[in-house]
Amino acid sequence: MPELPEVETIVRGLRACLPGRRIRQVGLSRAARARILRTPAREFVRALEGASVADVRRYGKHILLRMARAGGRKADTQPGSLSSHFWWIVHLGMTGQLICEPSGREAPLHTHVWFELDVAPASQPPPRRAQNRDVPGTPEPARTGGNACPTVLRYTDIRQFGRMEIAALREEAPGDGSLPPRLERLGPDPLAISEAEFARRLRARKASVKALLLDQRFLRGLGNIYADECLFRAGLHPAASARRISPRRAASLWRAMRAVLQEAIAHGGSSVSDYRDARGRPGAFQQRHLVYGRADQPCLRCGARLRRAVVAGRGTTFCPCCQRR
DNA sequence: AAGATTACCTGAAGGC
DNA sequence: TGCCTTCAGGTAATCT
Repeated sequence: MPELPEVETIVRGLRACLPGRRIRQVGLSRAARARILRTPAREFVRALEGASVADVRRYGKHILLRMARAGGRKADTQPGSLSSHFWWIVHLGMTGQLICEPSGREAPLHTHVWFELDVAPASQPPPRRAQNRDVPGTPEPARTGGNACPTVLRYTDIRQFGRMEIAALREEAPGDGSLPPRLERLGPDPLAISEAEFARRLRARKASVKALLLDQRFLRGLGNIYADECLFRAGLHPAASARRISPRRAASLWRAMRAVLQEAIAHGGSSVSDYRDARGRPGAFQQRHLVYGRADQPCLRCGARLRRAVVAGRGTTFCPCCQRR
């Protein structure tokens, strides 16, 4: 499942191939129109076709693509339409994949949105030897380099829990203040929050610590895998009430969270079932999970049998010996 | 109002 | 062999 480390890995991959590219054509499945797109399909296609990617970044588990549209002048005159820059926002849900590859390969099953890409006009170098164009029979000089080959970006999603939308970007807004309100309501990034702020937010809540780690309004980016891994490494019982966690344990959880996420990013994320990076490759961190997916196996720290329980409505694996309330 | 529960999806796995 | 049920979980809507 794509959580923070998986989305970060995908974003880094997309950043290596997308900026400077222009979307020539957009294709949509029936399921994409019915469920995945949160922007009306006509509006979605009209915004993206002809637009080019300026920047790719991660926001929690969301992928934010800052899009640029040449000749924004026309759009500015149309009420309600997008200006020269706008957001294209992707959430991969449970099984979403965003894979960039040379066109020609057959689209996999459950491909719901696809984008034919070419090179944005602004990034094309002007022809050096213009006189060639005037010589009959001289072919256009082929553009060389990885950025020139025909490319397709495909969104595939077996369970169709992913979401995609277009949102306005107000360039005058400070910081990320231009994001849609739904995203503005999310909590801080787990890799950016300070230890003191994390402890303060924990103390203010009485829900189970596992429920909070999964709550995107508390912290943006953790999911079931990394919540379990963080709690084990911090020696915290998943059902422990957050407000009862000692300052020492809160500090330990903060450190565990940063260590696990950074280690997972370094290994390209966890491929439990469907996750693939922007080039279609699996991650390797699943081999280093200490608890997730290891129920009934011995704890790698103390040897006790790892238990499985439902906490905060989610399957939770923990060590009854190392993780006390 | 915070916390808990459920619906949305498809594929894999287990029972009979 | 094949049909049925259950489970997996991120988010949003609904309930207590």
